[in-house]
Amino acid sequence: MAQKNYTQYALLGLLTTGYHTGYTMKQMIDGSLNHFWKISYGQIYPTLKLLVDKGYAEVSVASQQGKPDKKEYFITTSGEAYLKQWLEQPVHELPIEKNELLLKLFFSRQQDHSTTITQIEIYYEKLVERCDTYEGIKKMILAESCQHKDAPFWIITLDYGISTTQAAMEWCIKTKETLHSLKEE
Amino acid sequence: MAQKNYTQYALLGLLTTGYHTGYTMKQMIDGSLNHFWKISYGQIYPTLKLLVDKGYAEVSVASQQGKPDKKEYFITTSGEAYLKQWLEQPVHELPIEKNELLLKLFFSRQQDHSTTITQIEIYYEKLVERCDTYEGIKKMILAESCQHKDAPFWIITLDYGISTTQAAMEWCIKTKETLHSLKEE
DNA sequence: CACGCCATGTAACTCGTTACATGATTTC
DNA sequence: GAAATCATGTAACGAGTTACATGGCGTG
Repeated sequence: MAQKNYTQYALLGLLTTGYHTGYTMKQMIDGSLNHFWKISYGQIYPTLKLLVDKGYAEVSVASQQGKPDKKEYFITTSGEAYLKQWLEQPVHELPIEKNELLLKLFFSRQQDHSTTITQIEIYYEKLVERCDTYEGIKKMILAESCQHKDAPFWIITLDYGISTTQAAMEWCIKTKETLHSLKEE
Repeated sequence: MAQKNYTQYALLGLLTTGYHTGYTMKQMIDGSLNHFWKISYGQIYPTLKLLVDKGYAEVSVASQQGKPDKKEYFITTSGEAYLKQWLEQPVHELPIEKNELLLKLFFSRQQDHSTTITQIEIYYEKLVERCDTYEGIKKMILAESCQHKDAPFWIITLDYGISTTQAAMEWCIKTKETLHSLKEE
């Protein structure tokens, strides 16, 4: 009953949004899905083969001028049904994010508060960076791809990233204060 | 150079906070670390063995009345150094949470907005549940374990979970509105 | 006597990453 | 001719889950 092999769905989904080769799919993921999904070539190519085996996709080799040959994949009717059925299924479980900072924090009584505070500051900087990246992508989509039929949904997923990242940033600030006051005791 | 095998650090850390058997560690993780770290017996027992092999921990078998024998693990000086060195290292990378809802949303142009809205509502309910759980644990710690020397750090990690979960909840509400207005167009 | 809790452990499996291999073309 | 980009792929490894196996004790 448990739904697994999300990679299949991710790739089928990308086929419906206009990305037809393993290479362009990887680029798309790195550029836009990266905040909630990532994937390596080591997964992409074998999974594409699997999709063809299962009849969810079809391949054709396309030669290009000035570039190496590429394999273009297209979703089949059966693949569309498979994707749709997954899309309609509610998410059963919230993701549990393995968070190295929180794991360290959990055991931080062991060490100087100043070290812990530095850890949080470094984490904060990374959050700022991430937030900037998301906002950059969002602006890019609004400027360049706003007419793309998938664009509103892309924006929505980016907003999720921005909101939760900002919440984490605020937590950093609050926590630094808490640690300072713990120090004084 | 890359830091891996966090399980080792998690278990060493738990040894310093007073959990000395595989079984109690698992219980602790399920009860309190669960929002940012989880682990299975299939990881715990082999890793405990590994820690002993590396000299980071020592074991002794303790017999109990009315309960089966248990193996009690204790951190060694070398283990403490190993843990400390990890605690001091800054986190290099933010976690990337694989989020099934966002993946579905990304491809949701394919389907009725009403189906998508239902998805978000279900997700929202799960967020509420999660938030309640965190707040419950927090209250419990404040009431029962406030004198425990690790308690302030436990609270901090819980606050992270509460903050980011609430941000996600607000996003759900906003996104539902966005989807309603998309429908009208 | 069945169920639940305490307690430890392993084997098979799945998922995903990393490193490697190959090779064409274009641009500097 | 070196580097960057386009393009596809595999093998080895690592992390983690699941299912299974075992067995004692206490409670209803």
